[in-house]
Amino acid sequence: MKQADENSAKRRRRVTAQDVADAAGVSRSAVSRAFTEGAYLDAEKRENIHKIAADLGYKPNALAASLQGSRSQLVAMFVGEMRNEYDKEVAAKMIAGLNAAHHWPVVIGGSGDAAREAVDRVLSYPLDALILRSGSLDADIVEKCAKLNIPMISSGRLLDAPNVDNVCCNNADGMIAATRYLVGQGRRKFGYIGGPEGYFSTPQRRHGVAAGLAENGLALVAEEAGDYTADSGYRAAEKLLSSGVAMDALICANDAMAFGALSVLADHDISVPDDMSVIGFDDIAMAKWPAFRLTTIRNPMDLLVDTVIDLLHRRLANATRPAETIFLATELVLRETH
Amino acid sequence: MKQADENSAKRRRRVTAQDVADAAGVSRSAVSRAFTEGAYLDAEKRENIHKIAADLGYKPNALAASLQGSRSQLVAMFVGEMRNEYDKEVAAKMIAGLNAAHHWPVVIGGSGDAAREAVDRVLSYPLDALILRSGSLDADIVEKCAKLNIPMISSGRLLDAPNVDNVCCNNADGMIAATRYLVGQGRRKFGYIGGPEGYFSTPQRRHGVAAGLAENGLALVAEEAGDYTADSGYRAAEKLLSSGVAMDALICANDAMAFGALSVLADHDISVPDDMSVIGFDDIAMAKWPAFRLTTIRNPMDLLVDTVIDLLHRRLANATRPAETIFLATELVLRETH
DNA sequence: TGGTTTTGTGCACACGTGTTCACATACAAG
DNA sequence: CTTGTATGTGAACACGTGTGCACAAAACCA
Repeated sequence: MKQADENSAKRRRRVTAQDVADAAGVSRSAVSRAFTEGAYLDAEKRENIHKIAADLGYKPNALAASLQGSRSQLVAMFVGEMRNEYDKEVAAKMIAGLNAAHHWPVVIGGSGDAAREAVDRVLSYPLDALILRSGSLDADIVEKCAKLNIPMISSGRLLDAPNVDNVCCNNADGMIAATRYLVGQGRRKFGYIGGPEGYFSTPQRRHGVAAGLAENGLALVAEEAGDYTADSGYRAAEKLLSSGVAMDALICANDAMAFGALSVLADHDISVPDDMSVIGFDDIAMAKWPAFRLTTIRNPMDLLVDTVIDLLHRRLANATRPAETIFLATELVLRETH
Repeated sequence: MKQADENSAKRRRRVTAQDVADAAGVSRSAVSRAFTEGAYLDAEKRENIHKIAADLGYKPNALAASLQGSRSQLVAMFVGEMRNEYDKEVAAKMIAGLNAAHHWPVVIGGSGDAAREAVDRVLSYPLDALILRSGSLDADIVEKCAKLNIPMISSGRLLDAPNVDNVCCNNADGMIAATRYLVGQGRRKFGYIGGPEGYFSTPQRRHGVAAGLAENGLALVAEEAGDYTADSGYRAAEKLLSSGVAMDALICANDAMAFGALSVLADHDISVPDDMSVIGFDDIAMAKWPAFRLTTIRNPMDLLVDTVIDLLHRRLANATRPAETIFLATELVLRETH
């Protein structure tokens, strides 16, 4: 009676183990045990409890259980702006991978102060880990996580801090391989559309191209920078062409900008690959679309996800394991623009 | 001393309010009050507690706090497969919108049994709401949520259940408007690439096209179905062309399939829009790329996100408000393929 | 039958927080 | 000095769960 009153007064709270216990005529402990693998409980009674629980719609509150000291299975995942297609694609894959491993990603996006504040707030939850996926965050986040005892895994940018695991594709090597290949094909006059300042990959990819050219006694003949969006690639390519400098190869710091550049070349009736080679970076899903068929450097996303999750598991198994930095090999994917 | 022992033994637990209280020489209540807006506490003491807390890296455990009865601010968000670009784009926008409103989305993807099980597990957390964004889930999820007292908001597909809010773009109206427009431009022989079976939007968009044609005494001359990916659009368009049926307009159930179709037309030297109009649906970011410049029907994503969040807030403010179904108006976006 | 092991279950505590309640202190008013 | 009133603050409870511990009942063995 009093129970019913409370229920209506509280405007329907969540069904609790006590409710199930009352309905089944057992103690709350029995209900808890009924939902705990390998706990002593009469088989028949367990079945009955399960039945009543299903009827009432009872589910153990994972949050209350995590107070007990077990893991919360909650993982924060910071994804930055998610403005370019690569970021969205890898975020989607990461979510799928975490789900499959029964980790539940709390996703945070954005940049600047808003992102900083959002991450700060999410750190209030008892997270098993924080996964940094693209975007740049203040350095003090590392310190905060360390104090809160929340493991960090960074991917896409190397975070030079103790206890932070890193996964990163080998940007420079990929660019070197691509450049070598084009030189081998006879290309000599290289243009480059680089990434935005502040991104971790920007100087690395730029360096790879320069190194690949230097070992053949070459150097870039023209260069512009974009922001990793197709639009910026379009504008950068237009600038390069209007500068009048002759080129026979155009390397782009990512696929999206290469798509933009391809449109400019089509507008100017420059034939690809006859008059000009175009190469991107990442090998996002769109790169193989018939509209592009882009020759590009594969940034191994599936492997990236697997590696991050592997690091996560090993970190959860051993909190004091020394931090690792893992580089992933790239691969030149030859399609129809080289 | 004993405290230190416990710490090392427990392999570094999270800093707790009690730890701060001990360090500051006050009661745990005082620490709690220091972090609660508008609670009685000596200003100087509050400042001191804040300082010590920052030093120790203390953060109130949001999860333990939510046991107290307040909201958890955790929102589950089911996103389906996220295979096509529209789904990724709107998911990214939804995440950003929720973040801005200080709700933290626990994102679940996938399909079939795995998705069902994942959602089931996430329902163990004390969620403020479950947002269904694309994808199809079993009907019993509605019942489970009702029992757990977790509000549901569905977008992209109408869920006919009591207490479930719905937001959906007006698929049929958009297609009717587009078809009318093309007929007005003199097009008469319409082909159609439809969506996959089982998707909520598939029959609606198909119906819109048929209705728009019927009111002009026309009907589709050819038809294929894809799965909303660019690849499937490519294959469908090839089938349509190889069938030999003459067409002067091709309507696609979404943008991605239109991109695939455009490539086929280019391969066959069919000029767009001179020989054939092509129209997509959604107006994803890529539609305006120079490579496509696709005429399409705008699916108002920003408005969708705003509407979902508005419904969420009103639901949280009033759990017994009658469920609403909101239709969003589409808009024909004229670019260069009509 | 009496003793010993096995099996099952309830009580009570711990987890970390917000908040009510009672109480202590200080200070102003009479 | 007494009374009344702000102002702070600590003790205690509630939230929902898992689990150690003690104990009861049953089963087994001699």
